[in-house]
Amino acid sequence: MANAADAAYAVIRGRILDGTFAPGARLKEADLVEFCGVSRTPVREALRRLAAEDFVRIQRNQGAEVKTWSDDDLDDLFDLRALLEGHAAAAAARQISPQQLQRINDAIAEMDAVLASTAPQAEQVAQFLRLNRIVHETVWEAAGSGRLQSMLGRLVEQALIAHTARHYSLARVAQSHHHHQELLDALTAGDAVWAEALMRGHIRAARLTLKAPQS
Amino acid sequence: MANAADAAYAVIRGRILDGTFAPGARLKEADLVEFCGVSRTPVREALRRLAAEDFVRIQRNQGAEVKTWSDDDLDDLFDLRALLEGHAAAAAARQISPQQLQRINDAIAEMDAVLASTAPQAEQVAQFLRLNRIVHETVWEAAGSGRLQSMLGRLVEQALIAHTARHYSLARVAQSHHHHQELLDALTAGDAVWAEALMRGHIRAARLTLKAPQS
DNA sequence: GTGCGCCTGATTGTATACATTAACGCTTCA
DNA sequence: TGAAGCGTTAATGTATACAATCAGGCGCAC
Repeated sequence: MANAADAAYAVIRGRILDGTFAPGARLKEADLVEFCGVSRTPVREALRRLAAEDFVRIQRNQGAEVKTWSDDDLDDLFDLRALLEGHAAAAAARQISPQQLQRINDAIAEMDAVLASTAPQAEQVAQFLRLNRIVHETVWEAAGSGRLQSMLGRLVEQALIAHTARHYSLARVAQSHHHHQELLDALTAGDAVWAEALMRGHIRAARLTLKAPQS
Repeated sequence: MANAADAAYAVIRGRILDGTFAPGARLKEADLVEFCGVSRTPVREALRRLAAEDFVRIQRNQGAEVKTWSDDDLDDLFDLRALLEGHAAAAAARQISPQQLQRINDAIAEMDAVLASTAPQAEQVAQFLRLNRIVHETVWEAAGSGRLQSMLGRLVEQALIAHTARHYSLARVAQSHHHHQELLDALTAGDAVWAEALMRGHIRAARLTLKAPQS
């Protein structure tokens, strides 16, 4: 990351994902110059890139702001995500490698440990989300399509922005955990239809959770 | 398009799509400055945007070149396209408007006329491709997902770049025409399963055509 | 003769100055 | 008092100058 443009991109993106720059917040180039410690040129490049990835919205001569997501947008997003993740799960079931299966298995075992621990709930949830990401990314990887992988990565992160201040209940996490365990069974059995059905349900359940009043 | 950056983007993109800038061709900023009649700043912005859309490939400190597509890349691309276009067709079957149905109907009628005409074959094919685009875009629109629509638009154009010097046989065009006619039946009947199956087949047939030695 | 290293030219990356645009507030007139 | 028009100002859009980097070639040493 010797690049000024890459550095600016990483900084701004990070601040959007962690909620420092909330949805709707105006992103003035001059402010970002100070914030990132580089000149306007790389800042502009970073903003354009973020706009291409749907993280910010740029209007001509009116600057950039963190993109906001309506409920309909999120329905749309999760519909697509369910389709694509389901497709990925089916493809993965057909051709996943033993190493990849093992990685998912390990992640699930770690989830077990995390949920059984006495750590603060926030910490448990954070750990769970990290492991969750590993499970999903391994499935994408096993599906063997770089294009699908990058699309899904973007969709997931867009969903994150919309719910920066998210509170997952332990009940929700436990449900998700069960999905993962069953998914592992389906992948191990090489049952594409089963894996796809499970994954679609898993994603739709996640959408419902984000819709409900947060607990 | 009062913008210099937009103008540069449109020019470069056009030249890539029409084959003037062939896959693999190096795109030097200085050359593009002359070519587009704007300074390096908007040219760079255009290139970054094209890179984000997978039309060009940028390596740090080594400039940009028109992206090349391997056979595997194209298989991957068409797999995804079949999935997404199929999904769009299914959604469209459930909710397409009478106006949209009419538009598809009109396009197909025009195709009939084009294929029955005595115009030069190249002209017939060009007209057919234009109408083909209308049919597909109407289906995407009827599916009601902006995100799906933009994804498909990009996938289609990426496929075009890879086959700039493409020769479609009239036989292939006629096959495609039959697909469209049957798709219209499925959409009119509101049969989502039928529409999806047809569309998936339609896209996979297209992939095979591009793979075969060109006639 | 071959391989390594430096040097040079060309090209991209960055900073900054200037041009342009649009929003906001003021003034003025009805 | 309200609304319309204009000027100011603060932001983005563009051009250009300068810095950093990489590829290729030449020369030297082994």
